[in-house]
Amino acid sequence: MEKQRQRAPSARSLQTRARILDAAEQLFAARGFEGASIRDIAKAAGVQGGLVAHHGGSKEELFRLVVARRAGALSRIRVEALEGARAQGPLDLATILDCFIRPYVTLAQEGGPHWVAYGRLLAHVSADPRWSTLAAECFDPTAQQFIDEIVALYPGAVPGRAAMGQIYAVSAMLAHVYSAWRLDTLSPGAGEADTDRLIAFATAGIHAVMTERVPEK
Amino acid sequence: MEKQRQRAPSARSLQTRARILDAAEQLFAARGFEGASIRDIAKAAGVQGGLVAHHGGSKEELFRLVVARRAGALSRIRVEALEGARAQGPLDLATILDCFIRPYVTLAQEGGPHWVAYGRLLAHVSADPRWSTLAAECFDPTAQQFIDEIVALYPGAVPGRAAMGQIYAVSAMLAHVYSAWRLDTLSPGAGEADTDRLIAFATAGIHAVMTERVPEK
DNA sequence: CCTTATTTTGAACACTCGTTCAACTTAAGA
DNA sequence: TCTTAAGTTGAACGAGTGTTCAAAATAAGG
Repeated sequence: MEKQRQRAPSARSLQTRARILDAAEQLFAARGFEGASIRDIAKAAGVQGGLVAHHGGSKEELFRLVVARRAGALSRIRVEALEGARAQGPLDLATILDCFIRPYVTLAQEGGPHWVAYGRLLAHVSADPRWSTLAAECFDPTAQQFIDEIVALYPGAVPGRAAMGQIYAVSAMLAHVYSAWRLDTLSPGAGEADTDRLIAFATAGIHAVMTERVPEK
Repeated sequence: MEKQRQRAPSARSLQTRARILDAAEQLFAARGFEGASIRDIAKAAGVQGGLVAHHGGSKEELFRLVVARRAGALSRIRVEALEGARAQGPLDLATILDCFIRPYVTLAQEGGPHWVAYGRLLAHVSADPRWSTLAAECFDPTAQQFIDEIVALYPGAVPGRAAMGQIYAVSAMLAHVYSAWRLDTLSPGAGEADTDRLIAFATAGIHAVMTERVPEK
């Protein structure tokens, strides 16, 4: 039995709440779940410690809130891109993956530092089995939709391989966004990694996975 | 000025040290750096808390020790595989990537739970910028060797792209090992992800990245 | 067998952690 | 305008943190 709200939240309250979630996102991304303390988050948001609990609940609820906040927006953009592409003609693999990958990478490059931090946060989520159900709730429905599109392109193939390819592609996409520093180390002077090449990588890789013959017994 | 050892360590001491590193590896992998406490590690290793400091130094030194421990062995196997393949004839891309990817995946599947935990640990390392120098020290020399081999296969291509492809392939490899649970969710009933398909994915992806033409301005 | 470097214990240190809560301030709704 | 729900403060709580260290147990080297 949840307690009902009797009044609308004030503008200031919403602003404070957003500041807290932003600070939590940044610190969770940089230091992981246990590495970021409630006090550090509160200080970064410019509020008192108790307020974080008031707006975010327990630390774990706060983390889930932060992850879920941008997941909805991201899914929406991806699905809209897919529907827009479908309206322009039959979908091929490169187009499907473009609709999945480009929206996030573009946000990370041009939508401000929030979205880069969000990518690092998702890397923490992926690395920790503790967040498996959270990741599934936030991303599996949309991922499944794209997987179904891929499966439809390869009628004879084993369907499970599309899911494999999807997982590989997502991990490559996250690496693309948050490990620019690694590129500098491994290949000094190389320009910024660019989105087209990432999509080309994922497209060719998934195509190979979908069409590879099962080796004779 | 390091203090010199004056006596060989006893067999029991070496065994204890190994137990501590194993326990640390398992707990760091499962809960991340700050999520795993020294006391939990000590308890899992069956020793007193102070001993962990004695064998592992500070918590951060212990973490670096755990990561570095298997990195050397892994690099050695990979380089040996590469040299063995080179002895049998000219290298193609699939063979190079096979030498890089298969050794670890095989260890994870057949070398006991240590190596799966190690993969999860590496996922934490990759997700956290704090460990960037550690990752570079442990893995960049070998990675560079493989990148050079790939570059040699594509004389006309931009060299930096091989580093990009390498990063994508490594992230896909780690995802392959530690996110079996995701596969079950996205594609129920699918068999275990298998190594050949992962290598096919990486090979096709990197080939695409190396050969893609730069789009006209 | 001794000597003594090394390993191991167990407890303590100073500190930070997440959470809770009474009191105070702000502003929504009638 | 006035009532009172919602927002915010600041401090406190107990539990757990990494680290340190004197003392005891162990075993390597002479």
